[in-house]
Parts: sequence; structure tokens; C-alpha cells
Amino acid sequence: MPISLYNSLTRRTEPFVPADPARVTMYLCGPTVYNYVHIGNARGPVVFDVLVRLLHRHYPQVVYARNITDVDDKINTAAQQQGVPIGTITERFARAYREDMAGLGVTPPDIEPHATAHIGPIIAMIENLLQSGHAYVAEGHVLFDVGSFPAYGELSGRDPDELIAGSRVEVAPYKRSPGDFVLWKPSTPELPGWDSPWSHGRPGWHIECSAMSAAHLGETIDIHAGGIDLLFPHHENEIAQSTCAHGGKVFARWWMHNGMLTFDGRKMSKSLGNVLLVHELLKQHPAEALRLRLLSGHYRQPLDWSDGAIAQATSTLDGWYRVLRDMADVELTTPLPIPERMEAALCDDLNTPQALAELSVLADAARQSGSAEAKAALLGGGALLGLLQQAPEAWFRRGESAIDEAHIEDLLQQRRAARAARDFARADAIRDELTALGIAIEDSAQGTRWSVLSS
RNA sequence: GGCCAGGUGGCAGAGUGGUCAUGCAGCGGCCUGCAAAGCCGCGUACGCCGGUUCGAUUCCGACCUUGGCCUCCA
Repeated sequence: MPISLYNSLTRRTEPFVPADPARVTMYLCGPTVYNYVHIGNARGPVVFDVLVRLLHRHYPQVVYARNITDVDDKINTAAQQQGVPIGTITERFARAYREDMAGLGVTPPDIEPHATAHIGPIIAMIENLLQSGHAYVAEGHVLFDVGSFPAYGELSGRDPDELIAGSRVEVAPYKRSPGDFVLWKPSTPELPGWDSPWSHGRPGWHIECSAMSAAHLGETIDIHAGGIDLLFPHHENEIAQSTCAHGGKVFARWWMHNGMLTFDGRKMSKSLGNVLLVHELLKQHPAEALRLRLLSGHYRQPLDWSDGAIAQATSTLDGWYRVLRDMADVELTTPLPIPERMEAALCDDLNTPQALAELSVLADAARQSGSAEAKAALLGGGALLGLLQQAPEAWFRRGESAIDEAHIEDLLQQRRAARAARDFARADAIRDELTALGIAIEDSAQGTRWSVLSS
């Protein structure tokens, strides 16, 4: 089944054909690690995790890199405020990031390059750009000369001239042209820095991705992904640097951008302050419900975040896990199948909402047939999206560890006795008691089941 | 101001030139001691105005409106 992906560069959905089918390469712009990430930051990693899983089913080798930006002015600020070296900050939040992503069921990337571990390649790339006339030195800075790259603006559809006219930022006096951007900037003695031919300094924001992508994946890669807010200037600048440093070679063949997560109708962003940290959300809600919510809209569309949406996702998963719980005794066929209609939806530019609709069909089929094949299809379909990955009992426990199961079983036993004696008032009183404990019960032919009520 | 993407039923959210999205919630019924779950059924959704068409939510144009980027940002 061929994969089609929307390419931001051509603004069309095109059949995906890797340059080398034996080795598909993909790079995702990762976090700057100076704080916990918010749920909007997690959308890209989650949807592109689904893409990587899809690519793995179609190609023998997929090399997936997701960087860690561990040198940056915000990191410097945080380190100075707390009076610690930047490494203390970056290591702490890089670890938190890995934990948060793991919590959301994101498979770790094959490579997680760190900017500070690539200062050599970064300096080499800057030297290359200077020698080829695409960059210039000014007051200890090295700047990219946008005018030297005629294709500048192609990705974002911007005209460099109009860009300058509409520029809202104050233009640094050492820039030849307002659109020029920093490749290297000098550091003061208090700030982290590395020796270079131009100054004791540090890399600009955009150059690290270009250098690390080339170092690990090659000069031309198949897919470069990130949030739509990175389209300009970050990705535009990456294209300019990499293309010029590599003698005009194409940098990324596909550019993919996920839409923004909104909250109260506005983009969730640190500068607006309307953020919900993944770290906190994972404590309050089932992780799979968060993941399901992130996948319930098409990745290129904006997606609104709300408590109601999380509750809805939780209810949906309740239904699917209920099917699996009822089928606990059904032996699985292995390996799990790849449901064709779900795969087709994902092959169509990662249409996760359509895939989820198909997953609902599979859940209905499993509930109605009770067959091993249907159960395997449901689990196989869930696996395509990284959902239904836990035991049903664990899901219905909601991760609560402080449950007095013996007490619950005791109450259920008393209720059973009351019902047998047709003392329904007593039976209902016990149910009320369980409800007060946050426990929901269901009578069925197989006996009474209980689960933890959603908060 | 420039560039870009949206406006679908109570909510979320796909999709399509002409019977069906799907999920959540709601309502009626069956079942149940009662709940819950399950099953059956129900609701005349596509911003507005024109145009093309036998027929448009889907194509074209105008308008209204929301949001994103142009500065750090997933």
C-alpha cells in the first residue's frame, strides 16, 4: 500500500518515495530543554511517532533523529537565575522530556543528537559557508547572507524583499541585510562558549539542526518535520544553510508540519502562558487518553485542547478496553495483524481520525463476534496508533496504586450475599458505599466487575 | 499591512459533486431487582451571498468570521 504525504514545500500531497528505500531518513526538530514541555509540544512527537511506525512497516530501515537543543539564551537565563551550570538545567529537562514522551507512548528516536556535542561540525559548516561566500563575519558574529541564496523564501512562500519591509524587529546594525540571520554569536565570559575562528561564542539557533542532520542522516534526507510555527524562519533558514553548505544539494525532500494545539481558541504557547505541562497532565489523566486526543484530529489541522476532550477520549478508551476485558480468555493469534483499512487511512497522509473510525469498527466486530481473529485485529489496529497497549485491568485501575482491593472484594462479597437474599436495599447501599470510594461496579453474567471512576 | 490555514449536527472531528463518517453526550425501547454495560431505534450538519451543474456541504467568486506565521515558539 503506497504512502502519500503532504509536502509543505510543494503544498501538495504526493506519493512518498524515499531516495534510498533501504534507508529512510527522518529528522524532527526537538525541544530546547530549559523547562518542562507542554502538551502542545508533544503533538509533533506523537503524530510523527505514528508516522515512524508506519514507515517501519514499509521499509527495512528507518533512521529517525530527534534533537535536543541544549545551548540557548533561555537555558542561559534559567541557569543564571538558579546559579547552576547550563548542564544542570539541560540534563534535568532532557530527562524529563524523555520521561514525558515515554509516558505518551512515544517510541524513542534512533538518534538523539545534542547541539553541544556537535560544536565541531557546526563550526565546520560555518567555515564552509564563509568560504563559499554565503556568510560573513561582523563584530564577532557570523551571519548568513540571505541575498546569496536566490531560493530563500521558497518554503514559506515569502518574498525576501517584502519580508524586510514588514519586519517588526529592530535590525542589528552589523547585518548587511535585515533578513540575514546569525550562525555564530560571541559569548561573554559568564556565558557558555566555545573557541572558534571568529570569537569565543556559541552557535545560532538554526545551524545546529543543519549540522546534526547532515552528521547523522546525510546531506539529503527524506523527511524533515516540525511544528508549523517553525516553518519560518527556522526551517527556511535551515534550507538556506544546508543547501549552500552542500553545494546546492536538496536538504530535505519532504517537509512535514503539524498544526498547533489551541487552548481556549488560542495557540498554546509559553509566551501566552496558556500551557498545560505534559508532566502534570500525566498525573491527572490516563496517558492513553492524552495520546488518543492528540491523534483524534488530522495532524495538519489545529486541535483544541480541553478537559471535555480528554474526558471524551477516556470514555472512548473505556469502551474499547471493555471489549478487551470481556475477551480476556480469548487466546491471541500472533503476530498481530495490520488491519487494512486502518493502514490505508494512515497511508493517506496520516489520516488518524479516519484510522480511529476504523478502529471503532474493529471494536464493534470484536464485541459482537468474540473471536480470536477479531480481538487480534483490534489490538493490531491499536498498535498502529500506539493505543490499547496495556492490560484492560490496568486501564480500569486508572493507575491507582493505593487501592484496598481486599476491602472492595469484601464489600462485593457482602453485596452478593444481600442480593442472594433479595435484600436489594442493602445491596444498593453497598454500591453507594463503593461509589463513595471512587469505585464503579457492573453486574454481569460472569459476576461483578469493578473499576476506578474517572476523576 | 504581507503570506497561510480554517469555519461541518449538543460537543469532538473525518470526508465527499448525487443513499452511511466515526466517537462522546442526549432521547425512546429491549434487557436488568435496580444500576451499568450491551442491543435496537431517533435527531432533516455542512458560515453567508451569488455562480457553474440535472444536482454542491463538496467546484468557482465575493463577503463575514476564527486562527497561525512575519520576534522566541512544537
